[in-house]
Amino acid sequence: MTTTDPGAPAPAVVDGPPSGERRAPVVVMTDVARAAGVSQKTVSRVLNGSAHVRPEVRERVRRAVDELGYRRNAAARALVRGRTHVIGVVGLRSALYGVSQHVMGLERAAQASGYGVVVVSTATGEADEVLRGVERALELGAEGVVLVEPYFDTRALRGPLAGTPVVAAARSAHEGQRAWTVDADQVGGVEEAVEHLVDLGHRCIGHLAGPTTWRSALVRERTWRAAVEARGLAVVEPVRGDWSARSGYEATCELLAREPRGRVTALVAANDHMAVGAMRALAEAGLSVPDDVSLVGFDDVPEAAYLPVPLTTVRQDLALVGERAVASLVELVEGHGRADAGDEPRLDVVPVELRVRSSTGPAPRAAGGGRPPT
Amino acid sequence: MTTTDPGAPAPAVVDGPPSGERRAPVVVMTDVARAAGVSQKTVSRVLNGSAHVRPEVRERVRRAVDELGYRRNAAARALVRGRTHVIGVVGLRSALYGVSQHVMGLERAAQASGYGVVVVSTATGEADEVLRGVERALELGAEGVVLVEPYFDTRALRGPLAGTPVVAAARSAHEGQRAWTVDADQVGGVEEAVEHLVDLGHRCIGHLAGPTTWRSALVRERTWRAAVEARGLAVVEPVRGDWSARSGYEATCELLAREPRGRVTALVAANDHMAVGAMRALAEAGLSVPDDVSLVGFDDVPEAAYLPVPLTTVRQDLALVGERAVASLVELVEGHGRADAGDEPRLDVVPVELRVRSSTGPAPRAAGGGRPPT
DNA sequence: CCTCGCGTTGACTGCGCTGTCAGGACCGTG
DNA sequence: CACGGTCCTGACAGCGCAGTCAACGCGAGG
Repeated sequence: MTTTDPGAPAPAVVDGPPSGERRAPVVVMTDVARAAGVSQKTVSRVLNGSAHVRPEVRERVRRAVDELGYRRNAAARALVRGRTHVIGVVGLRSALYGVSQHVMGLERAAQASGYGVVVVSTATGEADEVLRGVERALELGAEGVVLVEPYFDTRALRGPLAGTPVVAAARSAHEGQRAWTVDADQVGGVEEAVEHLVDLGHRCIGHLAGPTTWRSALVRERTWRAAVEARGLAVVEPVRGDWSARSGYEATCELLAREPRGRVTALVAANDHMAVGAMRALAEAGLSVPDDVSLVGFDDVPEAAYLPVPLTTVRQDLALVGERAVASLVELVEGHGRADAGDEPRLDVVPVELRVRSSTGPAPRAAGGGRPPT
Repeated sequence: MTTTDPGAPAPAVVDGPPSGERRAPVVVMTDVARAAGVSQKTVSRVLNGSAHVRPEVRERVRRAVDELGYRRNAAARALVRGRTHVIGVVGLRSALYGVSQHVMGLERAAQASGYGVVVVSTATGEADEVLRGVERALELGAEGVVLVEPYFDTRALRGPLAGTPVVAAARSAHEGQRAWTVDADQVGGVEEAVEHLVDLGHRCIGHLAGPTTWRSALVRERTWRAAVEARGLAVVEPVRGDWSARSGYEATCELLAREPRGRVTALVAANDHMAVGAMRALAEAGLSVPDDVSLVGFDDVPEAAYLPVPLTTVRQDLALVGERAVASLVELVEGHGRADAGDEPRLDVVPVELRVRSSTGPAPRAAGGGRPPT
């Protein structure tokens, strides 16, 4: 690595990298001006779509730009205008379906609003790493940041970061939230799933929980517990996984080993991938979905409808969450002059939708555990 | 939208946006210098890790930086140094598993090499749209671009773009390739899959092809055909899908309707999601995997091993492809002074690996079609 | 003692661009 | 013809930073 890494230990160079390393853009605005026979300022006007340039001059400049292959220098523009028109996305490095869908929505919305996107990924999502990621995004010129971190507590945005426009996306709000938040309606989704199962007659509904390092997993778990308790149903202690199909398989095996056969007649998985693993474990145990056990997922991955048993699941439109997050961030960035950080953090909840397919069905008559319906 | 969108029709403003819109960073290097009682240049030296600063002064500057919450202005730095240390990723907007895994690898590698990443997504991947995307990335300050476009022909990089450092990633090379290319070994993967099936005694191996708008789909299809023909086996005309489980389901239904039952004893799907759909279609037709039909996927998505019938598939490490792409791009960007674009385009192939699981098994004895083994 | 050289520091400059402001060309009106 | 107004254009300054070069202080060597 020959680059002068800022913050790195001092290289044994006198003062800077040896000159000659610099790669100045070949052609600058003055070159275009000379070619078009106008002043450099007029070129600037044409390129910025200013009125008050004669069409003929405009045309001449345009031609010169094309001929020379001129491209404006983003750095110089940003420097003089004091704005970069770039936003940052700081997110956990993850190939999860939801995450990528989400980032795509973010980028498209940013582009539509005239912003570029720099991405900074974090390896673990721990607070200090996220803070470094935000710093990095700002150093790359971001005017604001969308956080796509599953657990980060925005109250950690203290000190010099306190004034930074930040929107937390696709994660449920903390109490004492310090940033605007956009998320899908996790609570509503789980409640709807439980309601659906109860309507089908299930009285003992288990849960395959997601990792505790994801707030949304905790919210789903808490909501499941509350929904089950509110109906006076038995609470089977959930088994925890890590979103993966493997973990869903293992968790289900563990649950089946622990609970008497026939007691749990329905399972709510924290996401679709875990539900896939659960299906396999249930099949291996000789249990049929949905005749013996009903199964609900979360996410509605595209293949959910085409699994051997099409999966009932909660659809969340994470691309839309991304769009809304960008909209909020742009509002924060551009309205920075007015009420500033005075307003309390906003919470934007995007609706979800239960997709009922074949993996859920009526509870088996000879259901074991739970109390009889009231 | 109040921003002055470059290239947009001229707003009815006299010359530029009304001043007052600018948001200058609160604290600049001179402020730090004043607080630390040194010159601005010395602050610059400390922040760039230059030698020849007394430890005591260095410490004073560091403290002032922390106290004021100072952050260097990326635009000014880029302007004066002539380098942005940013690379662009221009890619098709897609939530496909492979794509996101790939971009994560890219970002991590870029960060490790001291580069930031700006992403620009394209909606369709058509050539002129991709070219605009590249332009956009360059206008955002990218010094080079990684193309993650499934079909783009790099020969279109003519004119002012001809000299741009570009690496095409995760797509198979065109003939007459104009850019360095990094890709997983599509050909080897399909060949290995066919070989595996032939070893198991299959004599009629069908293919569920991917969309023609993806070069990798075409390569997989071509390779499958060549491998089958080379062994003198029957070629069953493939059915085409679009990577989705739905399309895999529909393609398989179509194939089953078209071919006499028992003729095709093995299917190579263009990716794992299509294989999932195929499984469902086969099950609905009363065919068992792998007893009646063997099935091979491509990608090795994490849940492949936990499907009801664990899927035999070709694992490609797209994160690694991303890393190698960045490595190549950095080489191009930093070595721009030497051989320039003189060297012929490089082709970097990352090995793949066949993961044999339960979805493939010996060909049924009473296989219908195909020719007897020679 | 002076000189030399090194380590350390700061004044100045300019990167490429846009905002400001002033000036010229041209129109219509009094 | 003079005058004000409108439209168009260019000279100039300066955004925040790093490179250049000169100057300072100080210890070693002559």
